[in-house]
Order: sequence, then structure tokens, then C-alpha cells
Amino acid sequence: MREVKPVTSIDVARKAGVSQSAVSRTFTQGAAVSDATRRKVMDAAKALFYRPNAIARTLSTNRSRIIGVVLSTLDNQLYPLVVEQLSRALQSHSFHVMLFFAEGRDDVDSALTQLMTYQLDGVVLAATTLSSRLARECVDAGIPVVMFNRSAEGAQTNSVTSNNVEGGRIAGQHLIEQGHQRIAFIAGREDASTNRDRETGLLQALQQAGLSLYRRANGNYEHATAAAATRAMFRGKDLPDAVVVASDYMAFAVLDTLRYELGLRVPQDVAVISFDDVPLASWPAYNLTTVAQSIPAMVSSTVNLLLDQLAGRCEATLDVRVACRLVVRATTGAIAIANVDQSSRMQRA
Amino acid sequence: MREVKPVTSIDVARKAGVSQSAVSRTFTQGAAVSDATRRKVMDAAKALFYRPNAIARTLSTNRSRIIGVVLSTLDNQLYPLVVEQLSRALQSHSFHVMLFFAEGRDDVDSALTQLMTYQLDGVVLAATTLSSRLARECVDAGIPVVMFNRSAEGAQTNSVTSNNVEGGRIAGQHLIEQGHQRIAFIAGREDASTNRDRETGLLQALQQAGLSLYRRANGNYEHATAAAATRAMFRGKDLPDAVVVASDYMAFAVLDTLRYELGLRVPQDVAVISFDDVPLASWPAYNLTTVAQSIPAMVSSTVNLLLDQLAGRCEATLDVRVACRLVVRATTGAIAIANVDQSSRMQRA
DNA sequence: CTGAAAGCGCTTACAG
DNA sequence: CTGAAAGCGCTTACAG
Repeated sequence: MREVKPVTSIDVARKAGVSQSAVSRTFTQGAAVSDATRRKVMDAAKALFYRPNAIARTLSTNRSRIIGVVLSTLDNQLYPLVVEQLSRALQSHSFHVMLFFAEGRDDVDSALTQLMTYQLDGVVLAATTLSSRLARECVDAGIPVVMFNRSAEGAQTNSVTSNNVEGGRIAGQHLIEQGHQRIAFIAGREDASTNRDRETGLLQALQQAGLSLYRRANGNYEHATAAAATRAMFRGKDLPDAVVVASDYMAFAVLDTLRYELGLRVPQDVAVISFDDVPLASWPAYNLTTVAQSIPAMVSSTVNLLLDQLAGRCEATLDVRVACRLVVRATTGAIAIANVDQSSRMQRA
Repeated sequence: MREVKPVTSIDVARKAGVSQSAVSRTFTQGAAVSDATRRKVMDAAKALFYRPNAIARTLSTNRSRIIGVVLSTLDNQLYPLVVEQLSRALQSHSFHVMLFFAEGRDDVDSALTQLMTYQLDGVVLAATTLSSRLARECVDAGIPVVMFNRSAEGAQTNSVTSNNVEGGRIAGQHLIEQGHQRIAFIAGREDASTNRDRETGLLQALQQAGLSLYRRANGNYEHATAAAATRAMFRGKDLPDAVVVASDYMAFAVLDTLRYELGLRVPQDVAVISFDDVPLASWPAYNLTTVAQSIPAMVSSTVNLLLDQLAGRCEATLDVRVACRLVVRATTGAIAIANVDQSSRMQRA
């Protein structure tokens, strides 16, 4: 096993002919060391392949530079994007991401225990379930927390979301402008703030146009459930002429079901619009009209919130809302498909 | 900030009326504590919301229970799958995943430094670039390493891959059985072992059938590059009648380009087969014939290799090869599309 | 600027 | 089984 015994600051000190403190100072940002000492230390360190032990540092500074990221699953293509961007951004500040997968009550309990065990400098909650409880426990333990893509219903916690109400309104208005009258909604998890907000916005847009929701089904933010919801919704007569889907990930299932199972044409028979704008949405096989979330903006807000709190510059609890943006592609706009297609091409170029 | 000063084993000891050692033993697997003491300690711990400090434990045991996972990107849908399954499996053994994103030489250098800094119990290298160098440095530092989905060219490192040569052969044979004669290959990164092995197998199958590769282009395991490679390959006359693509991720770009840009029918005009079997491959929009890798098998092999090495049961360096499996869907088999379509439906059910 | 020393919160021989 | 104590590798007042 680990036969190699690691080089410590004492080894370096001995070789450099200085005190252990001098070695430590050389590797500490902004500590007072003379150039001569620094040079001696660096030479010795290089010769010995010395690397400061981050764990020992954590124990004395009470700063681990580890950020816990709690997820339910990476199925939805949005989350790999988030994980990668968040991880890269934190890495550039010398922080690192530790992953925790948790869903369902029991699971979260054990994740919690494990979480508290590492001296995390912060936690990003991107799990769908039970986030509010986890959040409270972290806050109680004095760990900075950011809820990502969900809002902090009552919990004393920062959150970063898109302006989903506005997003829902945008989706609704787009369909209304296209002349749709029988607009349906395929919902995500009923307890998710993103889902509630998007539906709220959609209903506002409908109401403003004197319409009401034509049909509604629940896809639970899952692929198979969304397919089933679509089947149920498109049974019988008087079908919807447009459907708003609470996420791209579900919309892919909706589109596949409409096209390959029910034999409907999109957008001629039914238009589809959703939320997120994951990369797959722009691939020609789907070419999905969607209300985009800006992941880069959400990630950098998250990082800022975390760093500000760690630096003690935490001005109370913030709910950061990032603006959404409509991206028109080929699943809406039956009237002018050729044009839309064209513009979607251009957007992707 | 962290106003709350954390509860330590000393606080618990005081409250329970026992020594600090007794508290520590109560929370250590297999340590000797009487039931009476254990009960007193647990009661006090519960009352004080005590959680053992994993960082302090790491410092004295030299075991962090942290596994570093080094990635280039999560773009390819295979990797989110790997990250989630690996993370869950390790979590069930009370290990946790720390993420490192690295690609390109400079990037890897800094990742390396950061890596060595945490006292990782193991490293999984799933990054495309420079893995062999990183691997060597870890091995030199006495850290167990597993190369995931790439083999260890010369490095003294364990690896877990599919039997990609066999996989390439399977892909080639499948096309040959379907009567294809003009078989092309769209390669991944030329320096990737997966790519080399898959091509080797394909060439073997062709040779055995008295064929040679009809055309070849490089997609570099990237989406846009694969699309460009497809355009280049399908210019002019005498087009290939089948194309083997080195990964599903690239195959999606190939399919989109063939269908929506070049107006070719798949599989009637050209058949497409690739490797991996990511979830998207089975969605109706692509319904892709592919040579599946078993991610669950690869992940559990990886976990076993890691745990065995940590337990000192490391019998030399292993190259674990997991069998591949052909999954026939709708992008091959022009002869009997209806049937294939049918069977792909059933496979998904 | 520098060194000696205490301390971070655990684990683990060592005696008893 | 139990407790006192050394030690893990750092950081950081404290004197000088």
C-alpha cells in the first residue's frame, strides 16, 4: 500500500535549514517571509516534491475548500452542465466539488450525516427532494448554502433560479401569438418551485389572453412519466393544439411520443415548447423551441454567493433570479416553419 | 460566518462522563467499548448533535475516504452516467467523490497539484488527455489509480475498459451480415485507446470478410467535429453504404447531418452503428444501433479495484475487460426495418 | 522577518 | 474495557 511516506513541512525545513514555520509561511498567501528564506524553502520543496497537506491545513484553519454539491440524479441533461461549470468555476478559485447523491427521505438522512462529517466550506443543493430540510440543517451548522434551480420556501437560505414565472409567461405568450387556443401543460414535480413558477406564469399569460388551460398532466420531471402523460393527454378527440412542457428533458419524451407513437406532426398538428435549453434541444433531431435558462449566469451567481459568505461579506439571504430568454426553433410556428427552421440554423451556427 | 463552534468528542466525553478515547471508540468500527459506555456516549452525542470530524480522522488515520475523479468534460452522455453510478456506489461504502476537470497540458498540471494536496484514497482517471502521466504521478505518490474507459499503455496502472476490439469486430460483422460492402469509419481521438481498439476490431472483421475500410474521417469524439467529418465523407459520388462511428455521442451528430443536412435516409441509404449505448441512443428520435458498454459492470469493477488496493489486497496491476453487447435498433437493417423496429420497441419496454 | 510552541479534533498503541 | 498521552501535518499568535 502507501509505502511512500509523504514529505512534510518538517522535512523541507530540515533540508532548507529553516524552521517549520518558515516553510508553512512560504506556502501561505500573504504571510511574511523574506525573499532569501522563500527561495531556500522553494528549492528544498522542489527537490523533495513537497505538497502541503490540505487536510492538515483544514484542521487548523477550519477551511476545507471543499464545496458539497447535492444532487438527485444526472438524468436531466441540465445537471451535467451545472456540475461541470460549477466545478470548473470553483476549481479556478482553488475550491473543489464533492458530490452527494440523495433522493427520498432515508437517503437524504444519510447524505446529511456524511455531509456534516466533512468540514465543507459550502453546500449547493440541486437535489429535488427535501432540499429545504437539508438546507436548514446546514444553515444551523453554520455552513453557507445555496439552493440551485429551486427556491428557498421559508428556509433561511440563498437561492439561485431563473425567473421562472416570467419564463412561463414567455412560453404562453409565444404560443398565443402563434394563434394557439387549446394550450396544455405537462407539469414536472408538483412540489418543485420551478414547476409551480412556470405554471403560474403560463396561467397568467393565458388569463391575460382570455384563455384557460386546456389540459394538464403530470410528467414528474421524468422521461417515462412524461411519455405516459402525453399518451393520456392525447387520447380521444379535441386534442390540444399546443403543449407547454415543464422541462426540455420531458419535452424530448413528449416529442418522441407525439411523433413516433401517436403519429402527430410537430408543429403542424401540435406545437411544443419547454424550458431550459439543454444542448440536445438544439440538435436537429429535436430542434426544440424552449425558454432558455442561462446556466453560466446561474453558476457564477452561485459561486459569488458562496465566496461572499465565506469571506464574511454576506448581506443577508438573497434570492437571485436570472432572466430567461425565448429560443424559437422548429417545434412551434406552424405558420412559418421554413423561416423558423432557418433562424434556428443560424442560432446554432 | 461560522459563529457556531462545532461540538467535539471532548464535549461529548464531558457530558457523558467518560474519556475522550471512549467517545472516539464508540464511533470507530470494531473498537472495544462496553455497551454501557456506548449508550452513555450515544446519548450525549445525540443531545449535542455531535458528528465526528472526518478531516481530523483523516489526519490521524491517513485515510480520507475521498476518491478523486478526473474528467475532461461531461458532454458525452456516457460520463454523467459514470459519475452518478460511481458516486452512488462509493457512497454506499462511505466514500465520496471529489471532481477534477482537466484537459490540455497546463490544466492537468494544476489539477495534479491540487489532487496531491488532498489526501485522496484513490483516483479514477476518466479524462481523455494525458491520463498516463497523471497516472504515473499518482502511482508514485502511492495512491491507487484506476483508468476508466481507457487502457494503461505502459503505465503501472489498473484499468477498466470494455473489450473494445471485440466490440469493433461485432460492429463490423453486423454490417457485413446485413450485406454492406462500403463500410466507413468515423474515428474518435486518435490517441484514445478506445478508438484504436474499436478500429482494430472493425478492420479485423472487414479483413475476415475480404473487405477493406471504404473511407475514414476523424470526429475527435466531439459533436461538431463529427458533423464536419460526416459532411466531408459524404461529399461526391460512390458514398459509403454504412458507417461505424466510434461513439454514440458522435453518432448523434452523424445521424443529424446525414438526415437533416444531406437528406439521406438511414438505414436505407446508409446504415449507422456506434458504441456505448447511452440512454439517448434508445430514444425514438435516434433509435440507434450500437455496441453497448455495461456501465454498471465497469463501475463495480472500478470500485472493487479501488477497495482491494485500499485494503492491501492488490494483486498486481489488472486490466479488466468487460464484454460488449450488440443492441440492434433502427439505424441498421435496411432489409427488415419493420422487424428491427419492432424488436427495438420491445427492448425498450 | 523568524522560531518555538500551542492548538486544530481525531486515532491508537500503551498500561492498567 | 478504559483513560492518559503521543502523534497526524499544518497555522498562527507570541516574543524576539
